[in-house]
Amino acid sequence: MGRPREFSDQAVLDAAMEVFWEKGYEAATTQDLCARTGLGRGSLYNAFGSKHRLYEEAIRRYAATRADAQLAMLADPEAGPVRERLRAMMLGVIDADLADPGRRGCLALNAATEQSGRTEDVAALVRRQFVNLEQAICHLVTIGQGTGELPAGRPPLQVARTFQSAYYGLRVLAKVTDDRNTLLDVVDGALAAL
Amino acid sequence: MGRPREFSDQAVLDAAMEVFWEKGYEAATTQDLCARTGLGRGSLYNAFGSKHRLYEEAIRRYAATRADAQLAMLADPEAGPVRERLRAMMLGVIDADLADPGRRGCLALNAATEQSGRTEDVAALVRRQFVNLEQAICHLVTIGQGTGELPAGRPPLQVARTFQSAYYGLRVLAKVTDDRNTLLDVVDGALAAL
DNA sequence: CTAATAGTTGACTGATCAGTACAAAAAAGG
DNA sequence: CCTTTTTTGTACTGATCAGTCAACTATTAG
Repeated sequence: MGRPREFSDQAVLDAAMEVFWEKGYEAATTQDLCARTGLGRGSLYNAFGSKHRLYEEAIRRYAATRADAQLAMLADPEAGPVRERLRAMMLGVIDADLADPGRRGCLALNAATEQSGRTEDVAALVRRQFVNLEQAICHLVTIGQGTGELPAGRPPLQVARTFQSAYYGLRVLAKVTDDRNTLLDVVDGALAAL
Repeated sequence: MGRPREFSDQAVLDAAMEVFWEKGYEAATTQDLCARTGLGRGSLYNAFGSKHRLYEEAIRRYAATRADAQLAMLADPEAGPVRERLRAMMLGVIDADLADPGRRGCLALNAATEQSGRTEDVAALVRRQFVNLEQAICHLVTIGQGTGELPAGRPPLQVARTFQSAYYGLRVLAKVTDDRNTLLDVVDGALAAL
């Protein structure tokens, strides 16, 4: 009982996620968060406790929306042969990253690399997302090797981890370059290495 | 003429570089920079103009010291066959990153991914370092293909860009994981893809 | 020597920071 | 209606932020 909340937690987290995504943890101010979420300071702090706790929740929200959608695409057989699914993942982020003038990239990757705000809790949240993607790619590699679409013999987990690294490296490169050909070379090279 | 400076620009930039490396741009305060460099606020601002200009100079200093030393190792034939040089680069950063409790990683990569402070000037400085490494790797791949150490036929620049991406991805993973085996898989996979 | 130039120092600025205090408001139970 | 509980809005906190300023110091030119 008591007075009911006037906001949806999900909607507020979506808004907070956008702020942290655009500015990073340290540069995002509580003022930004209040303005974007539409909540007053009292409500924000009553609901989430601190800027850092809200950051953690925003990262969780990112995992539950953006990251999980990516995993779903990878797992969807209708998205084509495994090689095409992996290619689509990379081509998709090239389009998304180059189209964004703010070059926000991937929130999980940003949270991993930003020195400020990377507590062990945040690192664990990011690590979980990284492992999820690794496992999804590993599953695809295993399938591909089983159907003969991919050459067998190499350890699927090693192949997956290498592909995943190239994927994150691609997103790092996309932070500072506009040259699509550079990024497409990474796609072609990573696919050739499967 | 006039009163001579009491400090060495290089030593001050080395100190400032450490601060930005440990904390990132936004979280580094002018107080931190004064304390670490030993300069008063007046001297710092007289010499470098602003926190952001000092950041740019620190990134340049990073390129001139750390990054260039890495390029020199890659270019040194005494460091072994090209495959061993590329392996040494990756194994070296695994050791360095895992040994650092603050997980500073690579300053250029941090500057690329941090949303705050990434002006076009900073992006250009980082991009230059990225291209330098790309070219160094590409040169090695070309040599390796020429001597028969590496299989020929694939475009050296594409191979280099893919390896470089895996390298940056490796450093991203090292920000949040302690598991050396995960990182070693990336090394083995990236070398197998050459 | 004096004048001119440049570097140093530390106090100071107004703005902004994350977080708190508290009273008004909105609901449910009785 | 009245008490209890929770949320809300806002004013407020002390701290800290990047950057400035003027007085002072060290040096060279003449």
